[in-house]
Amino acid sequence: MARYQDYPLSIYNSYNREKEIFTPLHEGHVGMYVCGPTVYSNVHLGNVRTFLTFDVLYRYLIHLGYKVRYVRNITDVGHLVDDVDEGEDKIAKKARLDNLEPMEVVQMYTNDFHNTLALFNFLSPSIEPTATGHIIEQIQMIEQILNNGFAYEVNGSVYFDVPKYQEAKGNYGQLSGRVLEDLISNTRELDGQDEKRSPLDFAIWKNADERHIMKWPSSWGIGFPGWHLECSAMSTKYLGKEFDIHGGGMDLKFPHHECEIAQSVAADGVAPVHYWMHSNMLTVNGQKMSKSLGNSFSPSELMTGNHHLLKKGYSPMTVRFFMLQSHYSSTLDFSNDALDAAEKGFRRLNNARKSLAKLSYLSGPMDEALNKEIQSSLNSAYLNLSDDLNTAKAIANLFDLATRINSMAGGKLKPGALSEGTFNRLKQEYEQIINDILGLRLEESDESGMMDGLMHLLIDIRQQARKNKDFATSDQIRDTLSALGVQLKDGPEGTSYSIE
RNA sequence: GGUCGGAUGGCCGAGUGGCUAGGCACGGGUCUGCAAAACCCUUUACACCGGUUCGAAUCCGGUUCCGACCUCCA
Repeated sequence: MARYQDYPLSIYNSYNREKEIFTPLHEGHVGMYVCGPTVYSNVHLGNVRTFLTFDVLYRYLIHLGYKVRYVRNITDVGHLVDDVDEGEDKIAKKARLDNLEPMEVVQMYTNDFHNTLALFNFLSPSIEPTATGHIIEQIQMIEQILNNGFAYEVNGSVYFDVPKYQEAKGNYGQLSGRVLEDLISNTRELDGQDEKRSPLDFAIWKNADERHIMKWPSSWGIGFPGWHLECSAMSTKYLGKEFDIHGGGMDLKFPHHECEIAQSVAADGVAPVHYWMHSNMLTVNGQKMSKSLGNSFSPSELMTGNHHLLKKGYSPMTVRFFMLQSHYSSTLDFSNDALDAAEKGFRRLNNARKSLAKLSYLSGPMDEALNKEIQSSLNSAYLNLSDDLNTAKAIANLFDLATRINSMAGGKLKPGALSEGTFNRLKQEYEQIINDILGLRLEESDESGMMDGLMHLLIDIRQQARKNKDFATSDQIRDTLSALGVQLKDGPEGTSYSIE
């Protein structure tokens, strides 16, 4: 029996605004699409948070026993800097400024994106399609939409006819909670919109002038596809007309995801996504982290602490842990105090985890209550993860277990107080939850080999000194190591060490 | 302006009607040659005003403040 039957997953579906039991289209299989980055600049920590949410979801789905196809695109068509016809495309602009080929820009920032995700221990998606690699699919989709009468061509551009779509299907605005009349009355007056029949219409193919670098031939002339279209085309290609989960940042809900739904319905007649998931924003002093506000950190600034808003640097795993301590649907505020607290908490969790790995079972007098408590904490961790991916609550369960593990490591509790089955389950699942599901790997640089030998030598010398009551020597060893970032811990079983 | 969401203790952050969230910090204790780590105990809450209810942080109404989206944005 697969784990997903023991711990059925529920997901808050943004489309209905309700938490629902997750039932995939095809038993045992999950198709999941997440909107990836536009590769015209370095990713920042806010971007990382969104991808983290879906990395953990992906890991958890796999752990539950699903076979998952995870598609996350790379947007490498530039799209416009603003919504004006004359607007330059973002990648072309960057290329011009840096005197590069557009594809050099794309490659550079795609590499940066991959490096960053690797740093934070993200799993690779099953398929990572690029928009430029799927121009044909996008053109085909535009043709379908045109054939079905939900788009019109003007001067080599094709626009999606929102009012007409609304009349026929009536669901535009459902996802984002917009009302068409409100949208119309609030539309800003922008230049170059005279081609559109309604200000709500959006381009699915855009005519390109000579200045445009990234452009392709089509039956409507030379141009490039609209931004919203690539996700519809690529999700359809790899996951089908209907698929299970679509994720992305909250800020993509409107217009991007709303338009995706409209395009798919207009082309194929069915709503594409069964469960919409939106990850909330990372904030700094209460404001969304974004490049334009100048309050974003790059991963390297974060690690070195080399940023005016940071007091010191933090490791990627510390940040990952920090983010997982909140729920993905809440905004999370980024501050030095919060990071400091997370760093210490994470160290505590890791210490417990390492202690547990070293413990072995010795039968002894059973403690039924404790045995039950451990089982129930492990069950809770899974139930919380299955409850709309509540990593915050699952981590609280892990800390409860950390207290018991530490008691065992300190000799206050004996492993024999647990049944052998419980002990083995704890040992296996504790590490699984932290490492496989939450993706929190140990970061110690070098705790083996020569380093370990040297440490044991020092510990032995210090032990000898302590025996001789030569505390000057023993303290010198401990304090010098401490200054180097190595912590000695005297316990009943002898001295151990950990590296900060 | 429109739409949506938020306001929890010193800090971060879960929690949707009654049952200790958790982490960090603070205080006390145990252990230790001293420390650190660990363990035990302990303190500080639900923006404001009304209402519903036997009972509300949680539901309803109002007020204030904050944010997101409405234009590219994870």
